[in-house]
Amino acid sequence: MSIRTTATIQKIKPGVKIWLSLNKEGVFGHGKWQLLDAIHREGSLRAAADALGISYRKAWGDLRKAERILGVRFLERRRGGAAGGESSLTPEGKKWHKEYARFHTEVETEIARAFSRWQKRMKA
Amino acid sequence: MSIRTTATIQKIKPGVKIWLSLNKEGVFGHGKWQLLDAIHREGSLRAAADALGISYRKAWGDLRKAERILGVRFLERRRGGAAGGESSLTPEGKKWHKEYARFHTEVETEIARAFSRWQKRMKA
DNA sequence: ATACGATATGCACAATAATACCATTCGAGG
DNA sequence: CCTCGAATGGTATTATTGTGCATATCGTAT
Repeated sequence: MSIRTTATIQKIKPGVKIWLSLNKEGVFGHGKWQLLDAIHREGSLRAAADALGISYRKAWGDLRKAERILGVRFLERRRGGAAGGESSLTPEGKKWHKEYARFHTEVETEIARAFSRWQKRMKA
Repeated sequence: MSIRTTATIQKIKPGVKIWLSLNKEGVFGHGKWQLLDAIHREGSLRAAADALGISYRKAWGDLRKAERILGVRFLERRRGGAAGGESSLTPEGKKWHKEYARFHTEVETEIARAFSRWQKRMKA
């Protein structure tokens, strides 16, 4: 194994993409988590979409689809009013937000470990 | 938490996609692993591509790119001859093939564990 | 009553990204 | 010199994904 190769291996990083799916269809991943997170912070789907730099159309559609497929209500929506309306997370929405974050963190941690073992083996 | 929701959670499955990247660019993942695997079995890039149902152009391009970026020679190529030519894995190619498989398996195992913890929490 | 701003929703379209398809050259053994 | 895989460059095609636009609904503060 050349010096060159060993140096390259040091610079390699692991990439990961995880999600949850129902009937082969992805329904909850980092995107949805970010959306719930932003809504919780911002108070509305509109503001959340802006904060994430995505169109309202997409944010709304994504959430709608996930809710439909999972049969879960993530948001408490309120239309009208002085501010036009607002959205907040339902208890279930909060639960998904929290537990998914934990799942994600755990996976990331394990991947980092497995990766460092891989690196060690490759250098050997 | 409704009965309906609990039943849904049972049916959810985790999805994963992992890969290795250098300078933000993905260079080795399941696809490349499959390619090395098929070449090892089939004896040529041509046959490997056919076996995987992808175009020779793509198989060749993918490998070429990975080799270039990583500075690793995965294949021992031989052009010409009665059979037109053939390809086999170099020792390094074999090492990547083997160790990546192990890394991948380890990650899958851990994801399955983290996921089942997630399910347990969600049902609670 | 009216205005305002967010939710709700359909649909056509742009922007990529990914992959297939085609054409040509190289190379060595039969 | 014929064959068939390796080696490459172009270009066409497809798939995915998000955007933009138009339109309607809704409820409160003014």
